[in-house]
This record gives sequence, C-alpha cells and structure tokens, in this order.
Amino acid sequence: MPADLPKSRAPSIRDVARLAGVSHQTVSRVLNNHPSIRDSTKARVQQVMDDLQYRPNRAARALSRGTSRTIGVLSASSSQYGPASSIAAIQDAAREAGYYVNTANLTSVDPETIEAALDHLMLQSVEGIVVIAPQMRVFDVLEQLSIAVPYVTLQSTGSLNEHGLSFDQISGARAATRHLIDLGHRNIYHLAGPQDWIEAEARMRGFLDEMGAMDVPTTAPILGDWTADFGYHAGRELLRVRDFTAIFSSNDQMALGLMHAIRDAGLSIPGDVSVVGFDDIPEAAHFWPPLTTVRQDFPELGRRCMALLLDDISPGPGEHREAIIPELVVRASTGPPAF
Amino acid sequence: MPADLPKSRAPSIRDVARLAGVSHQTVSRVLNNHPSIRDSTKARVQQVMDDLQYRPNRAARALSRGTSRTIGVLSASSSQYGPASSIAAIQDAAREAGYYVNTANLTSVDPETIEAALDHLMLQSVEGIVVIAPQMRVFDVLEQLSIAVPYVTLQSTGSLNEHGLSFDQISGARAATRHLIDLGHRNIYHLAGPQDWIEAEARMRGFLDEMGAMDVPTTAPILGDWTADFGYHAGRELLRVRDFTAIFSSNDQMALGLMHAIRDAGLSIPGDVSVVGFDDIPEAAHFWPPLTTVRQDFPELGRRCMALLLDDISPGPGEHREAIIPELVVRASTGPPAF
DNA sequence: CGTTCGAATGTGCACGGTCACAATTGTGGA
DNA sequence: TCCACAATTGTGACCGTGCACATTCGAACG
Repeated sequence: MPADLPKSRAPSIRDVARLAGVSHQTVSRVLNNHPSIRDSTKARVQQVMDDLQYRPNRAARALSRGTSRTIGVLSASSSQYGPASSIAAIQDAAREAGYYVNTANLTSVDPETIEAALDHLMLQSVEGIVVIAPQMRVFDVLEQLSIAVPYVTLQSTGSLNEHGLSFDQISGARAATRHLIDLGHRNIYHLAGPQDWIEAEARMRGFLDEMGAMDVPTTAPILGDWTADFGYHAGRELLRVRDFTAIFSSNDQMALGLMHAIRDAGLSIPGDVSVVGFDDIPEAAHFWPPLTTVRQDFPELGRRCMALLLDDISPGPGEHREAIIPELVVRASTGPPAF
Repeated sequence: MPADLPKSRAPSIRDVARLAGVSHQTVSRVLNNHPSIRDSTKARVQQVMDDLQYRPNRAARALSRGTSRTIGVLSASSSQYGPASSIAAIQDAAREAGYYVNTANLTSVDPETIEAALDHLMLQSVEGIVVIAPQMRVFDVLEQLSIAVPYVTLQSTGSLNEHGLSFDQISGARAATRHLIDLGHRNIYHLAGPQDWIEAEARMRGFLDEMGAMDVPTTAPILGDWTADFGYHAGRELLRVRDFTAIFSSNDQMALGLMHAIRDAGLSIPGDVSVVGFDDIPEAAHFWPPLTTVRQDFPELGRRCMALLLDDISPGPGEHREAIIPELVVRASTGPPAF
C-alpha cells in the first residue's frame, strides 16, 4: 500500500484521477453525469472519491463555468414573519434547484444603503435577485443601476413591471373591506403600511377601491410602520375622536396594537369597534379576540417567486404567473356595529 | 479613440491593466491596497476600473486565495422571530467584516436532513458555521462528521462545549420562576420547548433549579413545540384539572396560546392564573394582558456569535465570551394568586 | 559618477475545475 | 478480415486572481 501522503490541501479531481488511474477529465465527467462513461469506470472513480472524501471546489467550478449558481435576496425587515417565511421558502426552493442563496438586509431605505446591499450581492456574481422589500425606491435604484441580472419581487401588485409576482393584494384588501361593509359598518378607518411600500400601497388601493365601489365615504388612511407599537399609539390617537366603528389594519401586528389601545380605552371588540388585519400570522388566531384577517401563503409565495426567477435565468417550461388569491379568514374580532 | 470592443465577457484585471498601461499584478495590488503603489499609478488604475465598471470576480479570488470568505448558517424555524432576528444580525455583522453568509434551513431534524444541510454548506467551502437550531442531535451529527471548519452556536447554555456562546438562559428562567414564587405562587407549571432543544433544556433546568432552591414542589414540565397553537391546546388540557395558579412558558408564542385558552375557560389573567413568557417578542407588550416575559437581545446575540466565529477563523484580539444576562420584563400578565 | 538598497512594478505559474478537440477503444456490417 | 462510426477516454488550454520571485526604477551615499 502506497504511503498516504498527508497533504494539507483538499483533494482535487487530479488526485482522484491519479488514484483511479484515469484522466482528470474522466473524473469531471463522473461528477457531471456525462452519459458516455463506462459503468465500471464510473464506479471506480466514485469509490476513490468516497475514499478521499472528495468535495468539488465550488469556486473553481464557478470560475471555469462562468456561472455562480447563486441567487441573491434583497430584503428589508427580514425578521418579520412574512418576509422571514418567504425567505425560508426561497432558500429551500433554491437548494432543491441546486442554487445557493445569499441574503443582504436593508437596514434603511436611503439609496446609498440600497446600492451598497446590491453591490454586496453583485460582488458575488449572483445570477438573479429576489427583492423582498418592495419599496418603490428599491426599484428606482435597480432600474438606475441597470442591474445586469434578472430580478423578481414578491408581494407586488403585478402592475409595476414585468418582474413582479402577482399576489393579488388588492382583492385581498377589497375582501376585507367588503366584509366590514357587509356587516353594516360605514365609518371605517384604514391603518396603512409605510409610504413607498408597494404592498402597503396595494392594500390601501384595495381599501379605497372597495369603499368607492360601495359608495361609502372614506377618510384618509393613516400611514404606519407595520409595528404593534405603532398600532397602539395610532389607536390611542384615533380613540380621542371615536368617529368610527371599524378599522382595517394592513397587517396583523398593527391590528394587535390597535386592539390593545381599544381595550385600554375600555371599549369592547367587536362590540364597539371591529378590527381586521392582514397576513394571518400564526399568532393571529390566538389574539384576544382572535383576529379576522386576510391569509397570505408566504411560503408558496417564496416558492413561486423562486420558480419565476429560475425561469428567467434559464428559460424552462414557463411558469404559471397567475396571481395567488388571498383568503379572508373571519374570526371573532369583527361583528356588526352597535348603534 | 480606440474602438470599444463589445466583449461579452466581464472585464478582468488584465483588461484594466492593458488600458491603464500597467501589469495585471499592479491592478491586483490596487485592489488589495498594497502599500507600495505610487499614488499616480493607483489613481490611473482606479480611473480605468471605474470606466470599465470593473468588478472583481469572486470565484477567481476564492480559488486563488483558497478562501471563500463565506460563512454558513444552519438554522431551524428560521421564520420565527428569535432566529430570524439573529440571522439578520449575523448577516449584517458578516457583511461588515467582508464575509458572505449562506443559510441552510432544517425542515426536520432527522440525521439525513441535517447532514444534507451541512453538505450543502460544506459544498460552498464555508469557513465557519453558525448553528441556530441548537438541537442536541445537530451537535451529534456535527461531531460525527468531524466538520473541518470552526462552528459556534447561539442560545446554548455554554456548558455544552467550547463552541457555545453563553447566553445565560438558565438564570433568565430562574428569574422568571423566582418572580412567580415571590408573588406567592406555589403551584406552577412549566410549558417547555421541544425535547432535544438545548435552549428548551436550559430554560427547563432554570425553572427546576429555582423551584428546588426555593423548596417549592414541582410537577413535570410539558413539552411543547414553540407554537401558539400548541400553547392553546396544552392550556385546554391543563385547565381540565386546574391545580395551578401560574404557568411559566418557555416562549412568548406558547404563552399567547395559553392565555387564549385561559380566557376561553372564563378565567382571568392574572386574577386566576399568572403567565410568564420568554423572549419578549415585539408583540408581547400588546398581548392581552401585556405579557410578563424574559427579554433576549437576539440581534446582540447574533452579533456576538459572529464575532466569536470570526475570531475562531482568524484569531484576533480575542472576544469577550462572557454571558449575556437576560432581563425580566414585568407586565400585566402576572400578579399574586387569588385564594 | 558608480554603487547600494528599498520602493515600485513586472513575469510566470498555480489554484481546481470545464471546454474543445484529439486520440483511442469497441462494435457491427460488408 | 477490414472499415466506418460511435462510445469512451485523454490532452492541453483557459477561466480571473493572487503569490513568489525577478526586475527595474529612483534616490541617497560614498
């Protein structure tokens, strides 16, 4: 038995080749499932690879192929339930497709930060980008930098450009609004997401559209920041006037804060005020009272998004781009208004 | 002006070198801030790089240097608030240090899945791994595979091995338990996390330790799965007997479900039952009633974890490994027992 | 003015794969 | 038996960057 030289370097295909008595190219063929390899040869090579615990070097492969098999994710508020579950789904889908995922977080939304994050991604020669913080501004920067790779976004309205995955937020918001109107509410407030966020915009539009269609007078939506804290403070402010019987919040966290403020004021839900949220986070069913909300299937969204992007990178069978229709989940936080 | 040949390939250092009238090595030196470069030369090269929109090729660099500057994150339940915020912090810290992060999700905990996820990470030649799903089993697999790179874990007790970052979960849990005992409770249940999770184990230990130290008789903890749904169902079961006045839940989500069940049974919180959670997720302050809980600084945890790992990869000034002490946040969900 | 030495720059190759092409082997039909 | 042709395997170059070493430059010094 020849001495097993204790080389410090990890084994390469040439090491495998030498021990298997073949050329390095043959080893490469085994790695890539080339059709024309004799079974016996393949087995022998495989055996040596196992013995050596050989791992292909990704950098070398990327360099030589000129392709990184990495996609980038640009995300804001990635610790929130929605984005986080989408990211997880994207990662799983990517891994399944043999891709790697690299995430860059947006801590703020000024152009410099966005550009820095994009730079970080581009530096890794990503082949595509998924944008999860669909702020208008991000797209401006994307367009302006004339990004050289395909990109898609989650949670857009689908109307922005060809890159968006249509999740029909508008009809989700309309359904929620319609639910309140059907119950008999006429004085309804809308607690919207931050200005500049595409999904906040879409939900607000859905609200306004439905109110308009049903001929119910509206007040200007309040722009929030998605947090429960904001919902609480907004609620306190609103309750000083108390000229409404229902509120549609554009996410569940703000709805939670809102309900907190309403109870603090000694009012009952839904007796005095009905509340509707958006997202259906897993906790929503256990809020007090359990929250009526609009369910979004974030993981499915992530998967679809990934499929879309992969299709852009290397056109395949063509993905179904039809919109996902969100579903209204009626729980105990809504009821007819008291007069 | 020479024709600007429309090459399809991205510019390389040699392209830059040619246009700047220097050797490719000089360009490389500019890239790496080599000290011995004449300012004028440096400026000229930089100019050409800007003109060409030159981006260094990461794969080539990794191949040549033999280092990927990538760290891997192995994570379970990455869509939950705690892990998600830690991951975000890790990514930020890594980016700041010039590292890239690649995440692999664990959808289940059987050895094959863990091994596959690790494989995925190793295939990218990561230089270090952060384990966020600190299940015992994961460590077994890690040890067994004799992973060739340093790794650290969040949220361990610090006692497991030298890889753990000490977040003193035990004293956090003790503080929570002590709070209940001090209020006068003597019949206290503990709703623990899943078996095999290190942090669940640590919190349980803290609970049992404190109960023992204060000479309060204990019942066996109930093993949950971190979800609000589980908390709700566990609560319903427990209330059929109702031989307790307080419950310490090992996370906020389960505490939420628990409170839901308690209210469903027509009982009041904290009048009939006091509830304590763990984590202090942003929503906890707006639960009904606002939840007494133990605050964990997840972002700080992520940052520290990253510092530790980077220090392992290339020993530096030596990081402070002292434990983070969690803080008890008393809100309205706890009070003295009614007799 | 030649020498010396450090600063600044250039040369060639290695890294570990893949690609294009060449060479060899194997198989069936004339 | 010999040849055409496909299946299988080998050869060498190349991807873009960094390293080790060689070379040139420039200023200070004897």
